[in-house]
Amino acid sequence: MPELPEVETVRRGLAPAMETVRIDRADIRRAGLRWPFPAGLAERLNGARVLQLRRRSKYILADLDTDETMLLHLGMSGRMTVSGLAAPHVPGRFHHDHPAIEKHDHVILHMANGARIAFNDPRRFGALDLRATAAIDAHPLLASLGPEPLGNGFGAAILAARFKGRKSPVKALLLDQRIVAGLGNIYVCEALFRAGIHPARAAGRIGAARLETLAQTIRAVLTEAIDAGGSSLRDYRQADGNLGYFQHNFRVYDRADSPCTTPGCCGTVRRIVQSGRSSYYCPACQR
DNA sequence: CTCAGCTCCTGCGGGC
DNA sequence: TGCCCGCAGGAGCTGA
Repeated sequence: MPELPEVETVRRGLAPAMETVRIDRADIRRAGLRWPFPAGLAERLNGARVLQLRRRSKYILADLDTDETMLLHLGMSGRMTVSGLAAPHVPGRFHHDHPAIEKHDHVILHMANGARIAFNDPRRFGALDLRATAAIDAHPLLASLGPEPLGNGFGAAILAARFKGRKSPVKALLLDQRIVAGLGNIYVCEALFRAGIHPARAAGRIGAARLETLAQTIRAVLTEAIDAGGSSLRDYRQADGNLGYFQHNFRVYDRADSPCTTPGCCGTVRRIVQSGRSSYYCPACQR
């Protein structure tokens, strides 16, 4: 489930269960995911209070009162599920009836408020690390990330500067987290469709006006997706157990051979492979 | 520096 | 039914 809107949705779902709450016990059920977990992980989490949950790109950052920050990445298949937290209309009551531990639940946080947070990741491309909060921005996974697409540092000027002279397909550069942080395959396809830009177009050969449009469509599609609770493929649930519904608003992603939805367009959505990943676009709308 | 290809891993759906 | 293949929302690493 993991592009920026899904990660932001997960962060929001975790916040009520985790922010200001102490971690009673961290149950570390394997030695690592994509990389080995840091030394002494359980001991460093046990008893720590979560101050706040932040998001940077596709990473969730949990600042702890131990002056360390826990960094989480969901990879391709990671999920965070919360159980045992009271419904909002039942203040102060926690029912503690947690579901059974599932296959691929690799890390489980037992919170002092009765909530249980399970990090489930079948493919194990996800990551979990711990680093001093004061130095978290220098973490190797964060240090070279580009600007947040929904932040003030992003716009057509950034795209122009970073695309200048580049012959790579614009699709590939938008997936490069050093150019813009947080986009993935779905939202790049959707933003390019809305901007009318062909995914194979050389990034350096897109005019200023079209880059302005692209910056706007990137912001728009991400904002709409966050408002929809992200996209739920293959029934993946968000942290609060609900399904996102932005997948119903896909215009091209996973719609190969379907008619283009642009009014008056007779085109058919095509699928091509670029740097090993599927791109979906309308040949009539996107140039 | 840039770029394409490979890699990690499990699960699912389609075709035979 | 079972098996095999391709594909999946990511991204670091390698070598040209």
